[in-house]
Amino acid sequence: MPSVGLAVRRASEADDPLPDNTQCATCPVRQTGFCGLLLREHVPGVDAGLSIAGEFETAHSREIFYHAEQPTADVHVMCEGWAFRFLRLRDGRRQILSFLIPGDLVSTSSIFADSMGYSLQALTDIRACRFKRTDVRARVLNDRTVFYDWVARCITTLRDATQSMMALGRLNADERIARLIFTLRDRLHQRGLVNNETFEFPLRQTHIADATGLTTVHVSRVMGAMRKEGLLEVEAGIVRILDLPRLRRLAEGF
Amino acid sequence: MPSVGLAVRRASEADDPLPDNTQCATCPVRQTGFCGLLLREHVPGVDAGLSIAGEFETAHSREIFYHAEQPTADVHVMCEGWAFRFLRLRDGRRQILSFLIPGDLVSTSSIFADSMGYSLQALTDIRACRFKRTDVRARVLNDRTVFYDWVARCITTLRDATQSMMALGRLNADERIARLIFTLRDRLHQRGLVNNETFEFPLRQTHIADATGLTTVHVSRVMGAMRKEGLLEVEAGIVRILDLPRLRRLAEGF
DNA sequence: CGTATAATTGAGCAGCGTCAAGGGTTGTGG
DNA sequence: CCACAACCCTTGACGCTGCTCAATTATACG
Repeated sequence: MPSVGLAVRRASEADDPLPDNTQCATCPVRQTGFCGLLLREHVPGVDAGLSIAGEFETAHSREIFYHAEQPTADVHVMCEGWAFRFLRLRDGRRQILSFLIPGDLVSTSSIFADSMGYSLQALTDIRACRFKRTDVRARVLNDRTVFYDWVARCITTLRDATQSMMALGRLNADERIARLIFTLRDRLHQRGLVNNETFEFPLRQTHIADATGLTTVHVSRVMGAMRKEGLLEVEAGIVRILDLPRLRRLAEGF
Repeated sequence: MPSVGLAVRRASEADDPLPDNTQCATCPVRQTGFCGLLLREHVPGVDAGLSIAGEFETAHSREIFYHAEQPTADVHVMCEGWAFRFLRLRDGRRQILSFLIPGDLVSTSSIFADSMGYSLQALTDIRACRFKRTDVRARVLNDRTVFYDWVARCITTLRDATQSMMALGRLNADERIARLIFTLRDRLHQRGLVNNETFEFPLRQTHIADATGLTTVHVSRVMGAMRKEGLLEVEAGIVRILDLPRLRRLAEGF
C-alpha cells in the first residue's frame, strides 16, 4: 500500500550497507522525538521482542506527499526539514493547521485511524522515518512508556488545536502573526534550535497567511510594520526576534 | 477534590432510594453515549469486576462549572441539557470551542490529564454523570471495547477541531454560521433528535458569535438575512431548517 | 414593576481583502 | 552565460466585510 507519496530510500539501496536506522544514532531529535521511543531497546518481558524497522523516505520542497482522506497504513516521524498539515475548500481556499518539525509524529491519530483527515506538504526538502501502523499500534498497546508518550502527544495536539481556534476566532492580524512566530520559537527552543533569539524560518508569507487566515498582502504589511517597530527581523529563511516580551504580549492578546 | 463545581446529587439524597444509575436505564443516549459503555456489564475475565459508580451532578443555566487549568480528578458524561467548552483572553474576548449535548464525553483528554485546558459553562440546566478518573482510566486500559471507543472519540474531537480551524480561518460570516447550525443538526440527527428538520437550539446569538468569531450584531444581521431568504426559522430555542441542501453548500464553502 | 437579558436596526468607520503594478531572486534550459 | 519563467515581496488605490457605538423594543424574572 504505497499510499503516502514519499520516495522510499531503503538502507539496502544506499551506499552505506548498515541497517536502516543507523542515521538515527546521530539524530539530534532522537532523545525527544517519538521515533526515539520506538527505536530504543525494548523492555524484555513487557514486549515480546517486537522489532520495528523504520525506513527513511524523502520528499522535495513543495511536494504534497499525502492527500486528506487517502487511506494509509503508515505512521511517519519527521527527521529533517519542515512540513505542514493543511485542508482545502473546493474553491481553493487553504487553511494550514500546523507546521511539523524534526521529532514530530506526523499524525498522532493515524496510529488508530485509516486516514489522517488532512493533507501534508513539504515546506523544505524533508526526510521522514516510516513505520508500519500495525507495528506502532502493537507497540503503543504493549509498552506503557510508549503508550503514555503517545497519549501526551494526543493531548498536546488537541490543546494546540484549541489554542489555534482561539487565535483564529478572536485575535486580530498582528496578534495572530505574533502568535505563530512565538509558538514556533517555543517549539524550536525546546529542541535547542534557537540561538540568540535567532532561528531557521522557512515559511513564505503565503504560509503565514494560510496559517493565520489572512492574505499574503496583509501579512506583508503587518510584518513590514513589525520590522519598522523593531519587533523582529526576517531574511533568507532566518528570523531574529528583537523584542521577545512584546512579541509574547501581542501573541497572548494584550 | 471537589474541583468541578457541579452540585452533587447522590442517589441517597434523592427521593428514590434506588442505586445511582437507575435513571440511566431509561436514558435516551444510553446506547450511543460513552457512559453506556462504562455502565454496561463488565466482561468477565477481561475486567476483574471493576465497578464504576457514577454520580449525577447538576448545574444551572449559565453556570461556569469548570475553569481552564483547574486540576480535576473527574470525568464527566453529559446526560441532559447543553453546555459548551470555551477559552477567554485576559481582556475578555471569548472563543467557544464546541457545544456538548447528551451522550458526549465532556473531555476526552481528561482521562489522562490533570486538567482539561478549557473552561466549561452550562447553556441550559444540565445533568451530568461523574466518574472518577482513576476508575475510567483503568477501564480504558483494561477493556479493549472501551479503549477503542475512547480512541474513536479522541479522533473525532481532533477532526472536529481541525474542521473548526478551517472554518474560522477561511469561511466568511454566512458560511461559518451555516456550518455551525449544519454540524449541530448532524450531531442531533445521529441521536434521533431531529424531526422534520426541526430541533432544539438553546444557543443565544452571543454563543453563535463567540463560536464563529463574530459579533452579536453581525450574527443578528446575517441570521435575519437567512430568515428572509427562506433558509431557516429560529424561535424560542427551536430551529427549523427550510433549505437543507443550500445550508450544506454554504457550510462547505461553495 | 424594575432590572437584566436578548434581538434588531441604523450610522459610521476600520481592518483586512482585492486588484494591480514593479522589482528582486532563483532556477532552468538553450 | 544569458534569457526566460516562476516565485516572492512590497506598495498603492480602493472597497467590502464585519466591527463599534447607540438607540429601541421585547421578553423573562424576581
